Amino acid sequence: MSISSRFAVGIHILALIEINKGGVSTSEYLAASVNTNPAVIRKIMGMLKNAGLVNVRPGIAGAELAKNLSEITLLDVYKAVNVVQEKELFSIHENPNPQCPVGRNIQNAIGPLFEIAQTALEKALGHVTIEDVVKDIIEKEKLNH
Amino acid sequence: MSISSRFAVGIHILALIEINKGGVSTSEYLAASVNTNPAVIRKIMGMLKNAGLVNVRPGIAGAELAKNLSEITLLDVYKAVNVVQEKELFSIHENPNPQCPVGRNIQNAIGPLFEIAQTALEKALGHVTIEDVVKDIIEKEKLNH
DNA sequence: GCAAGATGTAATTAATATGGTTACAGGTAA
DNA sequence: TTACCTGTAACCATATTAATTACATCTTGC
Ligand code: FES
Ligand code: FES
Repeated sequence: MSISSRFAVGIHILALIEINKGGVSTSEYLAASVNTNPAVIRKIMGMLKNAGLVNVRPGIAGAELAKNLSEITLLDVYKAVNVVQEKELFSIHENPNPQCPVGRNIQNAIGPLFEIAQTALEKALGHVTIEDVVKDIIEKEKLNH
Repeated sequence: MSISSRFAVGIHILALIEINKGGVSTSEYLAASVNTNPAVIRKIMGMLKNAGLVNVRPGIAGAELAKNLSEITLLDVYKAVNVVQEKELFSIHENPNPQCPVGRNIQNAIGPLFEIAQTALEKALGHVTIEDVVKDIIEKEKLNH
């Protein structure tokens, strides 16, 4: 199964807050761009807030970035929105038969290999920043004018 | 969400067929080691068969590896059991607002970045073979005697 | 103070995926 | 023909997702 679109939406939100920095980015405004419900945005925004990526306050309209654009990587967003738990990108079937030589060792044999693969994935995400994404969007936008 | 344990079970099956190569690996036998239902094994086995990794025939008991141990990578298994579709490890929310500069460009901006990360993951899986797993299991087994 | 409007958050729902289970059709061999 | 196996479909309980609704809480303008 695919990794939740919360991740993509999280990136979307951050990029839009930046591009809309002249205006006020309310959950309703962001929801209109993402094309979803404001409550979905607020939920994801809460996660981004907990991770220290945005500043939002109850009652006060609008969200702001809490860090410099170039200091927010896709990995930060990925971790913030909790789409994949630590060491749990791949699930391993539980309760293999302890009486079978494979059953009693497979988890320990596979686990580290899965971790290496997951780390490779996350490392790749760590090399890209929201700034890269925003620049790319602006670039694409220019080409269509 | 995690990637289906079909992947881990697929690895388990292949490793066990090898280690049990003296005996006959029926779906019932394999199911007992994995601790699941034989029908589940047969379903996964069908996928491994389609991918040319094992030989199984209706009516004939037992499965055999169709390739050399060292020629089967975890990536082969991963692709065989269909746990992740091509370019779809990460899902991107559909129907972003085309009237928003971010909405109309985000998919094209994010897509390639997600692909790079997915490729990094799969590359890591391609570096490990079932032979490595089997050797590791045998090694671990020795240590406990 | 109070009304308007925003965020925070919980509960509900429909759609979808997973893994297990049962059942049975069809193939193989003794 | 019998016994046993694989192949496959149907069904179910469970879990997750994303959307939706509702409402408590907070802030500001008046
Ligand atoms: S990615 Fe969805 S509106 Fe931007
Ligand atoms: S029995 Fe499950 S991994 Fe081996």
